[in-house]
Amino acid sequence: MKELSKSYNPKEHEDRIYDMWESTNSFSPDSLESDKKFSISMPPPNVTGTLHLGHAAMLAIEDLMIRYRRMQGDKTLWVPGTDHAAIATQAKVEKILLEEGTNRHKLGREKFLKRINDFAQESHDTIVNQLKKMGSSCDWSREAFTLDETRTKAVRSVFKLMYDDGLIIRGDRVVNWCPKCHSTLSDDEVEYKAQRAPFYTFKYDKDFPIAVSSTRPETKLGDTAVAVNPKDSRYKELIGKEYNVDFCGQKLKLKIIGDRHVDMDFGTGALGVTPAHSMVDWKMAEENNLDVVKLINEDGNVHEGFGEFSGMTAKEARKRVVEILKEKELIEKEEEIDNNLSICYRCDTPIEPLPSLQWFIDVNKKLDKFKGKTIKEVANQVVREGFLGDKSKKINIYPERFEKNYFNWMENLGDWCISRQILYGHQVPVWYKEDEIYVGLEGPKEKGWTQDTDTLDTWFSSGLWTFSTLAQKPEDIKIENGRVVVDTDDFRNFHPTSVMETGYDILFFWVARMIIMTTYAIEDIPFHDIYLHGLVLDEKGKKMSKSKGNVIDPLVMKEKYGADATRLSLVIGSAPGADMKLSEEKVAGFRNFSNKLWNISRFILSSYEKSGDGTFVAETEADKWILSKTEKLVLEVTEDLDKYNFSKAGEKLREFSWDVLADWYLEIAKFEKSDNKANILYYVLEKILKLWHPYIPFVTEVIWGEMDSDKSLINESWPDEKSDKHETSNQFDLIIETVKAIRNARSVNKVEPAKKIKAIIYAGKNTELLKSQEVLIKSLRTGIDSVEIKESGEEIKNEIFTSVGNLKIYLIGAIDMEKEKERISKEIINLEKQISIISGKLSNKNFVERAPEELVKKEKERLKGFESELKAFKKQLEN
RNA sequence: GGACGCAUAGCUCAGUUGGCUAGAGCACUUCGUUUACACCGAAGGGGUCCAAGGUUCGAGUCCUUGUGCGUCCACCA
Repeated sequence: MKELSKSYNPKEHEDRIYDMWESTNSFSPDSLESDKKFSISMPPPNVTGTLHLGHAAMLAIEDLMIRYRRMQGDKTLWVPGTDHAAIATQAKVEKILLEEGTNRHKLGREKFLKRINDFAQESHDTIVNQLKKMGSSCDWSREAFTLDETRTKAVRSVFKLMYDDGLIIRGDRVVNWCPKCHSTLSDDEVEYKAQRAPFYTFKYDKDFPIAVSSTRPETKLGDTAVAVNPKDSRYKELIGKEYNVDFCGQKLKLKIIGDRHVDMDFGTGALGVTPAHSMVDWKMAEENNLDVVKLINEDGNVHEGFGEFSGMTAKEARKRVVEILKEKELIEKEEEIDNNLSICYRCDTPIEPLPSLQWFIDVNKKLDKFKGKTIKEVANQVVREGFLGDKSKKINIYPERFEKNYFNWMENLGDWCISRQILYGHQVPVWYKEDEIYVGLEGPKEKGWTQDTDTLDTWFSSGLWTFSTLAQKPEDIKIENGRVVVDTDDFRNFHPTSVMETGYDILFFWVARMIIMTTYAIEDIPFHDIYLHGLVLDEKGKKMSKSKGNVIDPLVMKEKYGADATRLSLVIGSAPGADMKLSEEKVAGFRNFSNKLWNISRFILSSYEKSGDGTFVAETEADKWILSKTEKLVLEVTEDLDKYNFSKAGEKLREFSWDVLADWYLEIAKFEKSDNKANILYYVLEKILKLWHPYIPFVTEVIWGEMDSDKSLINESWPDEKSDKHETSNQFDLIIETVKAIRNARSVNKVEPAKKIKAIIYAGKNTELLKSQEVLIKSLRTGIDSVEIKESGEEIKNEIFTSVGNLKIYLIGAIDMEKEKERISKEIINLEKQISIISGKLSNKNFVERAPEELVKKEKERLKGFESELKAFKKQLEN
């Protein structure tokens, strides 16, 4: 017999339990031997901040999968790690410096980098500690960082391989430039903000034949052409002509060109071409050999050489240009239009497209090693049918609908700009000496070589995550026969990883890039399945943000309600890929459940003792019933978990634990106490603790520790429904129906508690069954004092009457005639409604002929049942 | 402009290939402290399944159209 506290207090146990798991190496796959392997690479949290609900959801789901597979006996590995998050981390440190009244230039390169590294280290320690708080059973001995030595080796190896294959190229192109971050951004890092903007239609000068329209007239200072649609009759004849114009005091040379992409109906149908500051215009300039005039510099200001405009910000220049145009009366129209402002996804600063010498990954280069396919095509095919058509190497996305998004993105993918002008990150592994260039894993030994000062887009290194994390040291990563090889047992055991579980918001940023980079570098898929979870929103469905003040901190939830409740609230009640709304009440609800489970266990452990070797037989109907329910539960939960139906399985577990076990079987057990019963209770408890463990590892492990077990629950094996067969039966369902009917009738009649009530049940062919359960029927909070069960008898007038199928139940001793009449009338109305529906169905020839036979039979039986009930109720009402 | 998703009880959502009286949690009403649990127990109320058509013996479920909301991608200068 055990003494347990009245309610479960997570704080008393969680840290202790986690330490126990860790100190017993329970997270390591090394001692597990199995042909079945299971592995997940944890999406590495950024070392910029603290754990948020998105992380918590990720951890809850991944830990659930990992613990489930581990208990299934698979050799299971979950590799944890963190991401250096280049721009984000540097920006954060710069902000801190600003608050301290200094900046990176004052500090100098070395000191600045040290500051970032120190910050990253501190941030890392915080977040790792928080990952542990949520109960994550990942193998910390294999922890990785996107910027550590081993991952650096992977990055440089892949870079070199790509460079040698001609996939990485250096080019002067128009890129997305953030004047605040002072760096390039990839196309995916550009966000759009809808706005209303003034839209000016004007002529460059009064002699120029065509008016153009723009929301950014200041950029027209950099125009070298005007493009019109070659089919446009208004301008057709002007194509090919050149003009010298005086635009706001600046001399421009403009050529009229024809381009079929120009929309004749938009604005004036003519477009001022600004090659240096627009992607589209850049392409037109290339095709038409136009001059490129650089107008805006990297600070977002106008370059020297533009007279009064030089040094102005773009905004100032715009204002001035409009002023001048107005003075000269060149503006034909000024209107407000809807348009999209490009902004930096990190700092919301408007993007300035400008030409710059950068490194790119050419996604459209046909590769010999892929039989002429491009890396983009390979990445596409791997989700459609498998790696180079190999069906065993196909990646499945759950939920499936995201596959369409993936294909759409992949097909529209342009070259990926990978160089960034920030200090924190993987420095581009390219060295220069005068005109020479060297690309390699290490720089040349001789003097005079200097390394490229740019760093790589953070997604370059995280794109290698699944395989780079399976290397333990830099030497494990090699280039052999034109591919990257990871020479470790971990790689051989665990790659491709089983599942990539992450939020759908980084499907493109990260998941798609992992597929591209991995299929290219190691010529295999990074993972078999992709499971995408949704975003965690506040209870109103809005994104959580500090400025809105609607942030729910998972660690605060953990403190208040426990890690288990927090995890459950993120797993149950949300569909894969769907956003989930979370409120504190929901977490509190699951705290209530963990306490319920605690008390279920407390009752069993303190009132019953396991006897002998724990074997038992199904003695009573209730025993057979609970064993049947348990067997079904194990089967269904296992099946659901295999299909990633975490929410559904969790709901089934909750229903079983609370509604079946606690509300019925435990109540029954109070009246049927025996050694055999005790053993059944222990048996069922063990099953549900195991089934619950992946969801709520702490409370289940604590309870498990109170049972006589030689292993901790984390190391136990998953219930195997096939190995233990017991006699099962669902006959007890009828008893439950009966008890409920009695309770209902009694409750509605509000019988005074003092009155003695006798129940008389005419049970027909169920007489024997009912008789065997007489004691229970009386005891299970039915409020009756005695019960008499007969096969049949006369109806009893002026007493409470109810029925269950063919069972007729009379409660003798007290009746409120008004209430009873009301209740019976209601029953009759309901029954009549049902009968008319079913008889309508059955009189329909088509239904009888075409519907499955079973269904028709079932409906006939139902009709018979309802009719006999109706008859009984009607008679009772007459009396 | 292209695509996707959602619309079911007051709220948050389940509802698998069409087939029991459309379910759960929270909230609500009434009753109840019977030695696991008030973070509890019992009983109950509450839904024209967004609208209109269509397919079918049968539609919350499939098809078409529409409305409202949300998301992603592209982007017009």
